[in-house]
Amino acid sequence: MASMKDISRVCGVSVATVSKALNNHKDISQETKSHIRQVAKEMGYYPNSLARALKTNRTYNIGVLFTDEAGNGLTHDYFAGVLDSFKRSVEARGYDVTFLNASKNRKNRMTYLEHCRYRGFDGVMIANVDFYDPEVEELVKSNIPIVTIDHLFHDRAVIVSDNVRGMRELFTYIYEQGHRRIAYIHGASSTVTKSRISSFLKTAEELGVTVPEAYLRESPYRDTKGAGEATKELLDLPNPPTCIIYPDDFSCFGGMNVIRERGLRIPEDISVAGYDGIRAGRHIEPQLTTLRQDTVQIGMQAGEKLISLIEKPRTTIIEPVVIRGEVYKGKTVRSI
Amino acid sequence: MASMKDISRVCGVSVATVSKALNNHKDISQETKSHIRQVAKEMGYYPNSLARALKTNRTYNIGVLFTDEAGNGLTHDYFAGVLDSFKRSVEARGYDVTFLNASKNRKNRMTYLEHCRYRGFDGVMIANVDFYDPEVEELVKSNIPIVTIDHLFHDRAVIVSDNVRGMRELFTYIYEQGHRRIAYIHGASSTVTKSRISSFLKTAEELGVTVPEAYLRESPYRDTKGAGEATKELLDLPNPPTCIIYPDDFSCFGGMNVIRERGLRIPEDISVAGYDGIRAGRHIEPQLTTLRQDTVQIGMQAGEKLISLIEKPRTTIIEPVVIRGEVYKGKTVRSI
DNA sequence: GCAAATGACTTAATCGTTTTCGCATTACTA
DNA sequence: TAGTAATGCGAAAACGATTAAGTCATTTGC
Repeated sequence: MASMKDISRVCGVSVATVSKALNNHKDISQETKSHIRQVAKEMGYYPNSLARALKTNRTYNIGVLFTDEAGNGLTHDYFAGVLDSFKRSVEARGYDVTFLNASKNRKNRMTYLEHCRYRGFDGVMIANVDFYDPEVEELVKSNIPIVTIDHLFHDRAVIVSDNVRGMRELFTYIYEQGHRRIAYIHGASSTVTKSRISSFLKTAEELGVTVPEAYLRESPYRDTKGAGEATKELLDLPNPPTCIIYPDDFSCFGGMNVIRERGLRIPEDISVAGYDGIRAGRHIEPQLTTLRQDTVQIGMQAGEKLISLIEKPRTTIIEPVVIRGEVYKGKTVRSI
Repeated sequence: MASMKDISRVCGVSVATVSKALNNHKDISQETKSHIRQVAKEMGYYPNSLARALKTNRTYNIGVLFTDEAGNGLTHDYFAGVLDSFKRSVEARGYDVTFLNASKNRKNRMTYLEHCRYRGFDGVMIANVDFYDPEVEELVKSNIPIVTIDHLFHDRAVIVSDNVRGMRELFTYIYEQGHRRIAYIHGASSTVTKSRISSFLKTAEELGVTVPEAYLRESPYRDTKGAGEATKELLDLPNPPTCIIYPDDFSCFGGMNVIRERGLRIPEDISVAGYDGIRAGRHIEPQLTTLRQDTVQIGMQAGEKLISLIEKPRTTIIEPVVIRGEVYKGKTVRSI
């Protein structure tokens, strides 16, 4: 690779001049600039990001922390969607995306924060991690620009899917279809789960729907087996629900299978609804009713916010950005 | 961040000694080594990857080229699975993964090769791109260690899903269920597609099954609409197939919906099979019969091969690594 | 007993940039 | 016409590491 030194030699100027010409400093004549640029182009010159970063402390590289407790990793539809959109967003602005190494069981591994310093990330996006992990907290307390997805830290930027509104709208839609016995299998405890549960209960109250304690069940996210078990318990109740809301679409699949095994039809005998709006849900029979989260918006806004935080920290407003989802009216909720 | 200079000051030795001590050179006394290491640890020292890379020409960073013509990006199940596994594999060996910026319509963007030089990637993994793109070819012709997925370049390492065997086994399974009128909606032209078509035809021939020209249809990968159209055409044939194989599971979903719209039942009236083995297929009703590609193995082997190529180029064998898939026997293929 | 080898460091160059400061020229002002 | 200001460029330090070569005292070999 041609370096500035090579260019300087060819142009008969100093390396400093080359640097300034390429970076458009004002103390280089237009003539010299064009000449140097011309030669640089001919020689196929591109800056060495390492050297530049070493000097400027700017890598134009963004770290993504994206562990995956459940082993889903990148195959997690919701987060894959967010990440994909995020990536497009920052790449369009000249940044690259690097994963923060998440393999915790390596000898001599660094903490997340150390890793960030090691690579010199300009900023970090955090999604789908255990937000109570001390290492995550250490990272969040550092001075590195950070944006998180779906979890609010003090004084940090966050993009959240509007779970409160989402659950309200989903519940209301189901209510409007005539359902009054609505169960909710919620995911394991997390900020997201809490929002949804609160919203579920509050909406029920507002609409005058009573929710028996037994209608609330817990099952981990994306766990078809667990959701199936919980579904069984709900079906076995003396007064079973007419509609079950699941933590996510995959869980809903799990529930649907159990329901069918019992010889019940969906939605004639019982209605179900998922959450997320994964692609497969739109193509199966019956089409899944779900709350479709806007992964494109979430990822894009996260990218924009983070870059804003990096490039103009003083004027960037730190306030949660809430992204609205949309009820996807499939065929799994029956009107009664 | 503490630098070597800081450590050298504290320890009262030169920076060179610190470097050598930490890198375990033999010309530093055991005593000094332990002391320096101790202090380094206390000060929370970690090397600056940029500075080190600048000097050593090793970044311990791997580029991933992963464009996505169809806009699926990371939400493409098969490739997301491969990438996830690849990531784990290389991370376990101390490498990080960075995306090669794929947004082609940016002003002043670099070519893939330039980008690799710019970031100094030690190696590159290429998957899911237009392999005939001149930029990709330029990259492949460079001296950077490269491993590709599912597409063989001359003298380059590749990990391929065994499409020939996969299609043979899928076809054979369907044949064994009694089917003799088997149609195949294949994806758009590519190495993968070609392998599958050849294998499909060859297996048919070997088993004495005649495949009318009309039983072969093309529809882009993961295009439910297109697959639906092709399905209609097949159903409208005077002598329609008893089983349809699709380019992938999503396409199969698309076909299934068209079949149902016609009032036909799956698999009682007509059988279908997908390809890939996405998670959703296992949870829907009826469970999808498909060829499940081993994304975990593919990603892992790709990681190992690439690192081998980087760390011991002389002894690494460049020969396609073929990863076998497995027929997932769901319920969409009926025995007749 | 003296040269050579060894051990344990240090010096200094280097990787490819950026950037501050300084030094000539040239142009402008009074 | 002398003094000041602006213009255009170069020298050199710095970023944080690695490493070849050099230094100096102590051991070893014969």
